[in-house]
Amino acid sequence: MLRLSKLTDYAVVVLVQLSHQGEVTTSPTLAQATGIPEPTVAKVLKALAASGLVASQRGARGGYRLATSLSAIPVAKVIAAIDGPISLTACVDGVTGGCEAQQCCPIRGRWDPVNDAIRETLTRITLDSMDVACCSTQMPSSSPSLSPSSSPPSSRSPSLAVSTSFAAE
Amino acid sequence: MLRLSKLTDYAVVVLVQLSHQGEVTTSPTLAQATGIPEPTVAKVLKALAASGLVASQRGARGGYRLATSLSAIPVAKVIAAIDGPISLTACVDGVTGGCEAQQCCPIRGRWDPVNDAIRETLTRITLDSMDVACCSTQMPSSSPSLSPSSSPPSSRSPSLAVSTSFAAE
DNA sequence: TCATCCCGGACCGACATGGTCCTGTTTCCG
DNA sequence: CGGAAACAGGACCATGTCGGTCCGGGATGA
Repeated sequence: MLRLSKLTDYAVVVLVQLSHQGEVTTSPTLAQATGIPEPTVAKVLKALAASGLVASQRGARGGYRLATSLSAIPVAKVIAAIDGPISLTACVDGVTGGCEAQQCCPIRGRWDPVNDAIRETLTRITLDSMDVACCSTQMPSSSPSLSPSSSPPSSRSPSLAVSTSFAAE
Repeated sequence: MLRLSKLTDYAVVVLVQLSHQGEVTTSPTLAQATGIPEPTVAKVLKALAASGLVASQRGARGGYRLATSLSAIPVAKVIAAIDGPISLTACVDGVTGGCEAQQCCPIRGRWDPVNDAIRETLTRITLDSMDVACCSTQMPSSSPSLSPSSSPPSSRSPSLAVSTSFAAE
C-alpha cells in the first residue's frame, strides 16, 4: 500500500497547526487543537525537533515553534523526520547483507530509479500546499459521527474496490 | 519509510524471471531460479494471476505465463496487485469513518495530490526498465559472500546515515 | 529556591505482514 | 479410465514493527 505511518500524518497536522499559532506553543495546546493524544504529539514534536523542523524552548513557558515557514518544508522532509530515509524497499543503497534471496539479487538496485522518482515528487510538494482553508478552526460543535464506529472487518479484505481505478487500468 | 511490502519486491523479481522463460513455467521452477521460497512464490503468482498480470494454466503440465510484455507493466500495477491500491495514508478518497482524530481532519484529503503524484510516478516506470542485464543467468558458481552473514543489529538503529542526504538537506 | 514543563530515554501491547500448510479442482499422461 | 501434476483458495501462526504510554532528568521563569 505504500503507506506511510500515521505518525507522519500527525506530524503534518501538527506542523500546520503550529503555523497557525504564531508564537511558542506547548504540546498540550497542540494536542487539544488537533485532537491527537498528547503523548503522541510530544513524540512527534520530539522527532520534528531532532530534524530541525521545529525549534524547542525548554523550561517553564517553553514550547515549540516552527523553525521555518510551511512553504519551506517539503513533505519529504517530514517523512524523513518521522519515518527515516525514504526508500521503497530494504534493498537500497549499500545496505549490505540484507538480501537473503540471492547474493546477486536479480534486480539488485533496480528500485533505485523508482526511489529517486518518489523522492523527487515528495520534495516538490511543500506543506503550505496541504494547508489550504478546510476549517481553520476545527471543533465545530459536538460530534456528529464519532469514531468508535465499527472497526472494519480487519480480515484481509483489502478494500480493493476503493480508490482510483488503479488495479484494473 | 514509505516502504512497500517484500512481497511486491518478490513479484517484480518473479515477473522479470518469468519474462526470461518464454514458455509456461511452474512455481517450483521460478522459486528455484529466484531463490524465493516456493510457497511464497505461489502466493505472489496467485495474486498476480488475479490481477491479470500473468496467465495461469491449470492441470498437469500447467504453470504461469506472462500475460503481456514487461514494457507494458508499470510498477504501479504490480504494487496494486500485491499491496492493494496505492495511497500513502488511510485518509484517502472516501474511506469513511476511519479518521478518529477529528470529524473534520485539519488536512482532510490534503494527501490526495501527493498520492496522485506518487501514482503518476509509479505508472511511468515499467518493469522492463528494472530488468537490465545485471546477471541474466544468476548463480555465478559458488558463493563468494553468502547471506547467512550477520543479521544486522535489528535494534532500532534506522541506518539514518545512509541514503541520499535527505534527512539533513 | 521552587514549581513548571520540555527532553530523553525505555517500555509494552496491538496489529499487520510474511510465511506455511492443507484441501479441492482441473488437466494431462500412462 | 485412473493416477499424477499443478493451480486455486482458503485458514493458520510467528514475527517484526508501529502506535501509544510512562518515568526520571534538566532547564527556565517566578
